Amino acid sequence: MATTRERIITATAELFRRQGYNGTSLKQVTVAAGAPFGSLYHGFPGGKEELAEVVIEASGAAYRELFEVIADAAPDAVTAVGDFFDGAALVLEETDYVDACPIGTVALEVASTNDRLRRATERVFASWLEAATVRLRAAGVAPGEADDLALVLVAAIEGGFMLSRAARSPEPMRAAGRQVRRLVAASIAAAPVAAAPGTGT
Amino acid sequence: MATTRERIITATAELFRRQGYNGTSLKQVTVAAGAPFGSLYHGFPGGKEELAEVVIEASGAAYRELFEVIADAAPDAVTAVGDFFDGAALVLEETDYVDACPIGTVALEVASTNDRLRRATERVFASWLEAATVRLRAAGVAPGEADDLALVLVAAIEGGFMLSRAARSPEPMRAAGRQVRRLVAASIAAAPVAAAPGTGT
DNA sequence: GTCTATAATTTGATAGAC
DNA sequence: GTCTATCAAATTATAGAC
Repeated sequence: MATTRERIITATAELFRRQGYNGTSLKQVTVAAGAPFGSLYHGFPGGKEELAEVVIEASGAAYRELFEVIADAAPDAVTAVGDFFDGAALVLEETDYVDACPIGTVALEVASTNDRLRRATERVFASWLEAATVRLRAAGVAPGEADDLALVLVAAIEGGFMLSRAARSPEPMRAAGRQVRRLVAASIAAAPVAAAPGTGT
Repeated sequence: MATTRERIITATAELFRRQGYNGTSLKQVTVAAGAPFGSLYHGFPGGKEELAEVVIEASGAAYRELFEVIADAAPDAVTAVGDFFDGAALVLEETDYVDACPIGTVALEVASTNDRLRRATERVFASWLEAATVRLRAAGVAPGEADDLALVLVAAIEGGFMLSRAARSPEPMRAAGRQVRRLVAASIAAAPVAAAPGTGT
């Protein structure tokens, strides 16, 4: 069994994903974590805001790790993109459309209401974008275009989560994946030196 | 001055856009609308949930109308797509990243917690998708591909709002627009009968 | 009918017993 | 140090005065 602090973080991440920041009460958190109420303020003296910041960072790092694992397992960048979207669509179906992006809902909730948490989500997105950009450049995409593609990749995933959860259908996520894959494939094909890793920098 | 009911709906839409469903209290709504507290329950006996459903529907219809206006004003579908994203990016900048999609935040908040409101967001997204699909088909995109493109278009806009608001930068929205425009242009170019409106049905 | 005052519950947060 | 009992404030919702 993990430490109390870790259980609280895990439980909060799960609740944020399902019902967001404002929709999650600290009582729910402690019940879900199997921890007494006081231990929350022992581990997180800053209360809900501090807990949320830690959860955003932890969830962001975990999701980035997942991205890296999928990218490593795929034979090429285009396949990796498809795998990522299809994997997200599958998980959505299997979890009754609950297991989506761990920070998307929170990001929108806090964007104009809590600058500390907004910055935490900004850092997470920047981290994901950087990971995607590195992979795309390694696949032969021109630097400037790799930035663009990474942005539309992450945006389409987040929007795919939104539409798929609202419609309770994996199709939006799958369709977004097909189209983004098409974009990446076109960019790699149009690159000066295609599929030549290491030529970037 | 509009009726009390209309002022309440407008004020709620504005607050939902900024801070979401759970982050908005009914007291805030009545203060913003300049209406006494009791008139809220007079106009919306179902309380917060009923009000939210009405606001989701109204905001969705207004946003769809905006889409139609932009599409009508543009010389062609590819330009319309670019205008829509660029317009959204510009409005974000001008409104300190507050004036984004009126239902995106709410859609994520209620997706797994309130089925009535989830269905309301589902209907709105379906309406937008239909509007986009009709335009894309009229521009010469093959029916099946038009559905895909409409999905990635809406998903990229929603994701663009999320990333741009989190980073307080118009670039994610602009980048998403560039790439979606590229997709639409490619699909129109690849269509059997390009730019022949009315060939559909 | 329009609106003020209040009820019942839940929230984030704390104090103090073990 | 760990946890229970409680606080003050805010929330949705309602009752009843004008």
